[in-house]
Amino acid sequence: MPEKLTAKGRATRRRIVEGASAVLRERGVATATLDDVMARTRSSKSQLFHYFPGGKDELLLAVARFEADQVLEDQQPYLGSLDSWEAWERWRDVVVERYEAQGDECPLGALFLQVGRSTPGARAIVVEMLNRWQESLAAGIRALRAAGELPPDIDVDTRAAALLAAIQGGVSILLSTGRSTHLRAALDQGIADLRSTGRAPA
Amino acid sequence: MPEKLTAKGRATRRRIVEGASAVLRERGVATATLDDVMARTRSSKSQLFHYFPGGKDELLLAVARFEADQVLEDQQPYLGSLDSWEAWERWRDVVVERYEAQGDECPLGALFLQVGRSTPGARAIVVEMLNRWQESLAAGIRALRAAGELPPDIDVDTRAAALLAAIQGGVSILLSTGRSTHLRAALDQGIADLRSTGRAPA
DNA sequence: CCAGCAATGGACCGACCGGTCCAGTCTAGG
DNA sequence: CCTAGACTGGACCGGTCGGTCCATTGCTGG
Repeated sequence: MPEKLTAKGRATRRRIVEGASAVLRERGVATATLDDVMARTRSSKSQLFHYFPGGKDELLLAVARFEADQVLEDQQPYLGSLDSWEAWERWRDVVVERYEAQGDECPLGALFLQVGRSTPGARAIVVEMLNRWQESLAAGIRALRAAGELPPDIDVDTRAAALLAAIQGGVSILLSTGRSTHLRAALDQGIADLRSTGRAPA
Repeated sequence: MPEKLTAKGRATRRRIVEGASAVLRERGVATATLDDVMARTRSSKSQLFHYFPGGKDELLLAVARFEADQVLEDQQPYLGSLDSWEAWERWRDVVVERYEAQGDECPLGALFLQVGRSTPGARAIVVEMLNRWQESLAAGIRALRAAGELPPDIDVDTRAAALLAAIQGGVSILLSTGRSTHLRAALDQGIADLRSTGRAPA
């Protein structure tokens, strides 16, 4: 990486990351090559290695960071204000819609498996994203509790963790089967169980 | 594939599949090579292509089949007789233990991403495994219902689907983070919600 | 016992692809 | 301006690895 990036440099780097992200979606992480990225982003080998001296791995890592942010951004503004049952329902719809649209390609999951445990950074990115995600869910549950919709002694963290797991599972099944049934079931059941806790405390 | 396999042939084929499975766990799907498999199984290139004329893809597919069966077998006999709350608890322990032991390598998931949508068979294997798994869960819920532990009008399929998603999500988070917190939370919360349905029908 | 096919060994190939290198162009700052 | 360093183009390299081929051995059924 050069000492300093000019405006032009930043633009190119960005173009490469976004283009690479698209390529990975289309061709799949396993089969995408640097040449594919070059073609897509109208750049040369030397540019790739200019901005990502660590080579392919570093590029994939940058894409992973980009994708992780995307995942959370796509859920806004709903994920940020889960303070009523209606808000939860709207958020659920957005999540289902997002992943149905994405279809059967999970750039982030595949990316992680590719870059894998080899690099320390890959795992950190995913972990941080999951943490942020779960914290948003926890905040939503706390908001409901504050509104008197949930009992004061509800175990917020376990609930949030279970909900996050349910979503992840629904998504991974969607990726495997192409069907969003399980994602829907997981979200509906998760929210329903939360509601019934409000009516009949555990 | 030859017209007919002799006893020796079957043994060799089996040795290759099991060895390949081990290699994939150790080296990771992305980096494992046919030479690794050869070394591990004390076989030659020609043997690999003799038993798997389709090459690497066909071998990976065979391994995937093998792994899928393994996943369900490892949960027996518990998964097969979920007819009391104690049985569910025991099963939960087995699942957590199995995946904690497996650590952060998911041969099946990685396999699917590698062979991917390219081959029609890969998806079918995963789908079939998920179906069998979910059906076992559904049978367990029905058993509880029959025993009067759950209300007669409970939505068995949605419950089973949500539970399966929760497990899958817990596992995939375990793979990403190395921590089994979410898998535990998902299973505990899932079973707890089922129980509370028994006490306070939805 | 002897065809015929399964089973095995291993040399060899060739494409693919990540990575290197250098030569040339643009640009910001003094 | 002019020069240092960012930026770009693209030829080239070399290892890796899936896949092919043929020669040899072993088994099996008629």
